[in-house]
Amino acid sequence: MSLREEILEVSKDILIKDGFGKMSMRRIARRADVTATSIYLYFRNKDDLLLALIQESIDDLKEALEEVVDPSKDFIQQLEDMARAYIRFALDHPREYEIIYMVRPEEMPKYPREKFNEVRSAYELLADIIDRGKQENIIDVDDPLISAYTIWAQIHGVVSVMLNKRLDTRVPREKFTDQAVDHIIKGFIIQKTPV
Amino acid sequence: MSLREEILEVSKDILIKDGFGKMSMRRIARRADVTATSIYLYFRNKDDLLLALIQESIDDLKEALEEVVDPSKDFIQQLEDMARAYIRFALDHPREYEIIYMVRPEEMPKYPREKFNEVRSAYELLADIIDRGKQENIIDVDDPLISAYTIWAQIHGVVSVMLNKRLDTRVPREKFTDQAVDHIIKGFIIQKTPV
DNA sequence: CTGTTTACTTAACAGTGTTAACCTGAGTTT
DNA sequence: AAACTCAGGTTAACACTGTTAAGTAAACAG
Repeated sequence: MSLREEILEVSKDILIKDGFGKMSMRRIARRADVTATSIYLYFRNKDDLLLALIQESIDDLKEALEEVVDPSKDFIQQLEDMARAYIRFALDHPREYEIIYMVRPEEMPKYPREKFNEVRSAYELLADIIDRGKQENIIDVDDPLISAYTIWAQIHGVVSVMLNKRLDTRVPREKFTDQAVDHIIKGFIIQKTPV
Repeated sequence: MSLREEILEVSKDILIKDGFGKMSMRRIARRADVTATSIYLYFRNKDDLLLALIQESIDDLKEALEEVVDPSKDFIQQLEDMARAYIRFALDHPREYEIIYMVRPEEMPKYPREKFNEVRSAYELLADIIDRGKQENIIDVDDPLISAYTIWAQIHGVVSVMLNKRLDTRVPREKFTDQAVDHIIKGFIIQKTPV
């Protein structure tokens, strides 16, 4: 394994186990059995390293979503499967999910805005499904792009509230996600299709 | 103005204008014309100071929401007004909104979990409205608590996506929020009321 | 044997949160 | 008036942080 890979692995491990606050260049280096400056041979700076980690997490999320894509299935079922897969990934890999949204573009002005929009690659799967529903005349949305974003944003909100431990302890997670997914899909379906 | 207030004001100003990364104890102190250690006379540590700022922001958000509460209005209109007020506050005061969700409880283990759940005070307004709708038999939800959380989470997601600049540039903000609010409310209404 | 490149290290800079110890002036007690 | 207390600051220091400039040792090329 190359040092670059080693650094990525160690960083991820620290980030997941100990949180972002503990992920310092020197700590990473110590665990990878090198000096902190060596990291700069493979990453321009800490932000660059963080960006590489974000990219890895996005790929993992994307992979988890692709697993549930199944064109043979009912359209609405597809939507629900994807929503649930998204939520499950976030809850199973909270730290990994968080780093995707942790860094705000304005705090990393050196880096191309593009990089941040790559979360799209995950949302595009959603857009595809919606587009298929439109093609097959199952639903009638006027803009699949906006619809996909809307649904994605709502799911992200549901996930985010749980991850940030902002959910009332009296509210059971399962019931909450069930209802949320139900709300989101119904809100989307009702919009243009006559009931 | 007491030094404590001065510190809070300066901190908030730095946080809003220059971002969290620039909000250091020494910088705050320099601007308040004291030494960094003086801050520790009024706040146990930086997290404590941050918590005070979060509290202020929550109060501001709450205030903005209370302004639109109007029991004389139509139930659905109330829901929409509140959703829009929430989104407007977040977009008008992005940094202030962000700090509410910036700090995760697990990264501040010294502090009572309670403090973080105080975002509830904002969401409770929503729960009240839903409860009113239930009392007046306009809607039939089985758990207003969960419903309120669901709606709030969805709105937070919509806001969060925009603030994190994760929205596709082709998607106009206004159209996005319009559709999102529409989705959210319809998804909620449809659930139990016959159409 | 020399020159160059690769992969790393050492030393240092300027900054961070935080603590312990100290000072200074105002108010209170004796 | 002299002594004491104490709030409201200060200075100095510790152990850390990201990052850079310069140096080094080994591998390889001609």
